[in-house]
Amino acid sequence: MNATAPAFAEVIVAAGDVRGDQTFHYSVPDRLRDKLRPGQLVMVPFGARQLPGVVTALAASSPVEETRDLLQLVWEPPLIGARQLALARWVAARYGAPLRALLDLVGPPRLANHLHAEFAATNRSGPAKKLAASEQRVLDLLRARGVHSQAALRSRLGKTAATRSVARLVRQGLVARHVNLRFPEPAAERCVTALPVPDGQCPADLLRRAPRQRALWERLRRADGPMPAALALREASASGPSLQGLVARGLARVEKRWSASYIVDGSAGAADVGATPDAAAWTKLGRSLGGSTHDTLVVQGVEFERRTLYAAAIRPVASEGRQALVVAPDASTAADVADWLAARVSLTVADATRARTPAQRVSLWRSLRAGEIDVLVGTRDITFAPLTRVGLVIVDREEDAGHKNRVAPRFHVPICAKRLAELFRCPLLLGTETPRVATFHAIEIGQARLVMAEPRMRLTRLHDDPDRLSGVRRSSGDAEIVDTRRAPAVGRYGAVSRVLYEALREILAAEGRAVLYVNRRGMAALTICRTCAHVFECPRCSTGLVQHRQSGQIVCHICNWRGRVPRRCPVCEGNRLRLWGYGSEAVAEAVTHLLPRTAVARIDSDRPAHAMDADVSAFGHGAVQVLVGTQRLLSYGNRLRADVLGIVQADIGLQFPDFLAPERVLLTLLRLRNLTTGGEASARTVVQTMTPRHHVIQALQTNSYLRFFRTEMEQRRNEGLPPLRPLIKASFGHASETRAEEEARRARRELDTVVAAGAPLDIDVLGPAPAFIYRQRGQYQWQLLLQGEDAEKALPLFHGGWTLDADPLDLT
DNA sequence: AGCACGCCGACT
DNA sequence: GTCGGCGTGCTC
Repeated sequence: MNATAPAFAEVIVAAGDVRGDQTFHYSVPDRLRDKLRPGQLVMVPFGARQLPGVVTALAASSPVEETRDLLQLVWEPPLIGARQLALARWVAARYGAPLRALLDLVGPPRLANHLHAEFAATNRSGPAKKLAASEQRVLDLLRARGVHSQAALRSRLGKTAATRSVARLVRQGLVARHVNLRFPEPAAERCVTALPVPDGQCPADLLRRAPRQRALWERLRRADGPMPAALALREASASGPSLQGLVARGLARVEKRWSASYIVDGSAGAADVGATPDAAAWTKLGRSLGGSTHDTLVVQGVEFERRTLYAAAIRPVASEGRQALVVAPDASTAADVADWLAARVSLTVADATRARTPAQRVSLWRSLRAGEIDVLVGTRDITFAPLTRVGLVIVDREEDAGHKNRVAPRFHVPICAKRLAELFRCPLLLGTETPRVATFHAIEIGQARLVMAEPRMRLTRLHDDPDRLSGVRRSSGDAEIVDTRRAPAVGRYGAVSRVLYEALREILAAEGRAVLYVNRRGMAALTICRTCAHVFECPRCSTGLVQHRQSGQIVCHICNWRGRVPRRCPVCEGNRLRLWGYGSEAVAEAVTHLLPRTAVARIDSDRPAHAMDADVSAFGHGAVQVLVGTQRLLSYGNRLRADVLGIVQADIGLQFPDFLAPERVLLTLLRLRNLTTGGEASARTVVQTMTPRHHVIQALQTNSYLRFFRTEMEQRRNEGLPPLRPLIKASFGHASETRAEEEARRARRELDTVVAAGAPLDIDVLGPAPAFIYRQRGQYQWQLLLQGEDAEKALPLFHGGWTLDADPLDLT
């Protein structure tokens, strides 16, 4: 026996109910001393249970007095890599999440499903007390016939009897349990291969009258091998009958076989594969690649220029045998980026969003663990993917809210990706058109470098000339600001100003197109009784009900409660009801009446996706001239290109008592502006606002991000807000108003005593205060804000019923 | 999963 | 005062 071998192991136990980032310590039995390594999967005793766990560290001593023996090593090769383990612990501490939740992110998908137990009778004799009949049956069976799997026991003895009796026998030491890790073998699925056209015939002739079949056949030809049927049909916009038609004509063969659906086929090609990045940008970026520096580089530019730079940056990294990780804000962007990259780098590119079935996801995880993938593209979860040789981390559209996980752990990708890059000692690229305030601040204090990916001057400038800032010089690319408190409105609901109306008329006469943005769905924001001033409110939330004419309902935009549009006031029974404010329905109606010969389509989540998709296509070829929509517009990306952009009410959101609201509004509006105008100064932007002096509106007017940034930083500096100091939002909701408030106050007192007791900590606590929307889904919401470098140290104090949001993107 | 602990209402 | 039902926290 090796005398220096570690005697104790620190373990993350995979129990759902362990609070905080707590680990447990076990003594290592002699037989395992030489075999145990960090990252390995083990079984440990935990109360009365035997649970899987992951070894995080080995040591000669234990911080805990009494330790129990580790039961078993399940899997010899480390299941979790050292860097992923370090990342998991860091994230758990920062976001106040149980380590178990991080294990689910870094480990194989559905680990528990792949653990298979075997049972055997031990040679220990005679039970301490008399066994139950069912237990005796299990014991007799195991003694007579040897080892049984859990499944075998269940089929012989019935499900519940087997599980219960066996568990009891294991606890008494009469039966031993041994756990094996077995991943499912990838299952076969329907794959299609294109067959060549018989000699002397042309596919164009053969499939002249079947365009869907032809599109499908051409897609299959490009695949250069068997392709999953479902994927081929989706990409060719074809359906089952088209495939059957091809098979009947002898142009395709269907067979059952395994294919890794997440491997991206680069042969689909693209028109501008040869594009090279801007020379100055490339020089600046190139210095950070290939070494062991973990620089943060902010790549600013429009989509095409950013992606060109990504492809160029990946090539030298891959040639050194290292991997690239690309995180996109949503699945469709990820798929797009993956296709783009696969067509431009001759490397193995995987798109995690295409691994949809459990078997595909396990297969991708194993493939990554084995180091078989060069470039991994996906959404936020892949930050924790089991890559082994990361040489470059890219976060595309770093300002997008899609990078924030909406359930615990509420991690934020740009922050975790930075840590990941540090752990792998590789550069981090944050791609953006308009950076977050935190990102631009990092540039200013020298923690990140700015790389302008664009050769041409664009509308959104990060640096500006002082003449323009002082208003001395105006540029043709400036937005036109309309003060709706003074400017006359035309048409219904007072939603459209004369300036916007004239702009629309002018551009439509010239056969142009327009996009109008309204940041609220429905007809009217509030319904009020003119007689008694009763406001129609949600029965479960402290918020007004929004009228939706299309469905004839009044709807709560917090909890989606719905009721019939009222005719009378329930309090005074008067029938003089007034609608207050307007939403996308009202604006679409107003524009239709103002411009009767114009085709107007509404884009918001009240309409079915396929109908909107058709409308956006029609907009693309001119059959629809005006799109009126909410944030839902943004998901149509470049298809929004227009000659006029109208922001109908820019102020919505700015009045929230939330220091992050201005940034949120500006980033949304700038993105919309970039998408609709494509950065062309000839396109007009009309902004209707009640607060023309607000720094968000001013920034929008002159396209000066810098001025917005300076004002914003000044305000945040006064309050010690992010990015100057970390901030954590803790929320508590309860159906009882008093219970909610009492718990919030109790937590505050506990925080105060703990913070005062120990070594001096940099934590300031604000609150408790009722949330901006006090009642949500019948729950009264209270909030505490923790500020300071040590704020995360207080997170383990919160439990049961509290929601923690570190690095929040909103304070509502 | 199974046990200890503490809170609260019902009873002596 | 005391008993016990039940909800909550803990298990290295």
